[in-house]
Amino acid sequence: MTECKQQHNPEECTKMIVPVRDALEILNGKWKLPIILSLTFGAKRFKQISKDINGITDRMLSKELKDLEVNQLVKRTVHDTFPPTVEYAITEHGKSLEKMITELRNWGLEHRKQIMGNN
Amino acid sequence: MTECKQQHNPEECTKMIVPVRDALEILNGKWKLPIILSLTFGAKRFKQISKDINGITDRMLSKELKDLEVNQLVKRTVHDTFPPTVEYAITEHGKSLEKMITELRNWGLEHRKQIMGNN
DNA sequence: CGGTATCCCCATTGATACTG
DNA sequence: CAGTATCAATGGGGATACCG
Repeated sequence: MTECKQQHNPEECTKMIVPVRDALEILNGKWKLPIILSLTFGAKRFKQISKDINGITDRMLSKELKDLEVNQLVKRTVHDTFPPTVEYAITEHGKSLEKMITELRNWGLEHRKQIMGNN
Repeated sequence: MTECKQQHNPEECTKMIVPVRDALEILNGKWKLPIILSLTFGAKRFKQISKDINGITDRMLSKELKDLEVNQLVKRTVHDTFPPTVEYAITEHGKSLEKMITELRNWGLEHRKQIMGNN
């Protein structure tokens, strides 16, 4: 933070924000977190994930899984059975999310305390 | 994480997600991060923040500052001068964001490396 | 089973103008 | 200076139907 002197160079600061944005975008939207959580308990098939997450439509599940796959957080594997089955699993890179999510969660819990306390 | 057995009790998991959501929501939107960043360099007046942040409208700045104030991350102070001046400053609680933002930033930087590497 | 294609709604944001 | 009011646009997400 200290190396970013916004008062003199706002452009520098914009650059500092970009990776933060990247991280936030990964978890953005209504369904990313539930999907990641569902998969932390092991690889699952499309329908299984769908059943785990209350209210998600096939459309959104498909879209979000694709997004996570593009970001190499989830691996999609097609098994050569009949009928074909597809399995989704968290990648090693995806597991690195856990620490960040824990940090967010801890801050969120502290924030609740703060808000509840002062009113 | 380990205490949340989604396969048996999806409701438990929803609860685990809530504080994470709270944290994400705080930084959500296009302008929260730039505003917070602008104020980390000291208290500023409305127009000063507005000038720091390229493209923000008065409407959005006003709205986002209110939001941050409600969440006790920013303190609004009206000085009894003429014409009245208003100063915004990060609160102690607001300063606790810095650690979380750093974590997000670090993950984001690692993520870039990962994505750039494997393709 | 594992998805797509279409259509629609509404919440967030932007643009612009105005005010105590 | 420090905002508010009003209206328009954009896009994320929902509902439903269909497909290989």
